[in-house]
Amino acid sequence: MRDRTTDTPSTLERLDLLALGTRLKRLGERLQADTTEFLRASGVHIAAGSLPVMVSISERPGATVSDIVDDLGIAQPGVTRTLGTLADAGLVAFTRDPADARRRTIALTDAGEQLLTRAQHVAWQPVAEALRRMVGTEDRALVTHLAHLEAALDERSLHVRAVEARRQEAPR
Amino acid sequence: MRDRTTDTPSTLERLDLLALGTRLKRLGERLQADTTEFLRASGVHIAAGSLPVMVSISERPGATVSDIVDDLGIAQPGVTRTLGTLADAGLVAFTRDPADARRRTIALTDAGEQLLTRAQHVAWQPVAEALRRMVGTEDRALVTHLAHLEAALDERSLHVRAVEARRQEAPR
DNA sequence: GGAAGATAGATAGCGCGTTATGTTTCGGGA
DNA sequence: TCCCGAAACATAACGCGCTATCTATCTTCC
Repeated sequence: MRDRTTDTPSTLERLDLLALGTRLKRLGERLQADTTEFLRASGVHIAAGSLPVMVSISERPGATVSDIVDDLGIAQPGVTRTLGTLADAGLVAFTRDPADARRRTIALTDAGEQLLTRAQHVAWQPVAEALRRMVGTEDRALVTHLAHLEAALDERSLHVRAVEARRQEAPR
Repeated sequence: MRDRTTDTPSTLERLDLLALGTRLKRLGERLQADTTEFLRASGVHIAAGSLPVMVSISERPGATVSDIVDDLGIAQPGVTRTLGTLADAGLVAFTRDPADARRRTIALTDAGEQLLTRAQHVAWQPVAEALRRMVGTEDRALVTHLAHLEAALDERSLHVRAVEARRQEAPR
């Protein structure tokens, strides 16, 4: 699509680590969009971003919204929204927890089960294999790096770390 | 913030490469948000995502929207929107190109120059250093990996690669 | 038992990436 | 010269991450 092979270094490349956030976001965006496209071309009509939610539900019968949030580590409003669109599509259903009216327990509908199964049969393996060929050549180093970064940020945010770095470099 | 250290493997971890898109997006999101927060705490009021655009403009006097798009590799409507908010904030200004009324040439205002300079003085170095400590220990492998991935996707999309992978694995 | 605080979830709205499509203007060929 | 396709940009709308805040319900404790 884009041909950057002959370019002089772009601003993003020159900014290097400072542009890391944007680059990661864009890369993630592309992967999700491509996966969604592949799914659709394979007759599975669901956004790639909804799949983790579906999987999480399917493995936690009787899960609540909070359970999914804890599992996926995604902010609650995001999960609520995804569940809403899945419910609109008839793929999941809620029931009020009789023991606690604040909670909603979530389950895949039959249609949801079927779609998830089809997605797994049709798309899981090829997409994972394609990614493995691009990424995995170097022995899973990328995923390991990401996990390190995530863990480091969980421990102390970049904001805090930057403050520390500044304090050390200019202790006037 | 989140404490996932004691968790059993989350769905995202188990999905592994299939969840790569989401994970990258989330990581990028966090980095951008943290950087914005650090900037604000340092008295520089601008979203981290706007900085690449500002830098690109400052290095290309007389640039048009398309020039920025080509430089950053971001979709044109995104650039247009960012320029709009920067213009609202009085940081950039447009002038119609007299030679071609379709084009708008873009320049930083004095306020924009000042803000960019302050951002560079105040924030660049600490943020880069903090990231380097988290990421760079392993010899820039992460950034190299990302560049590889980006180049590979530029060449053939994940969608196409997944189709290929499927064809090979099930050549019935 | 009733007020106060905690918890589950919903809602509102932003950030920044995307595609699809609409306008205006330019340039090149019949 | 005029028209038609291409180019530059704008607009609309979606995706999916986020924070902040609201409402309803439950729990706790006096």
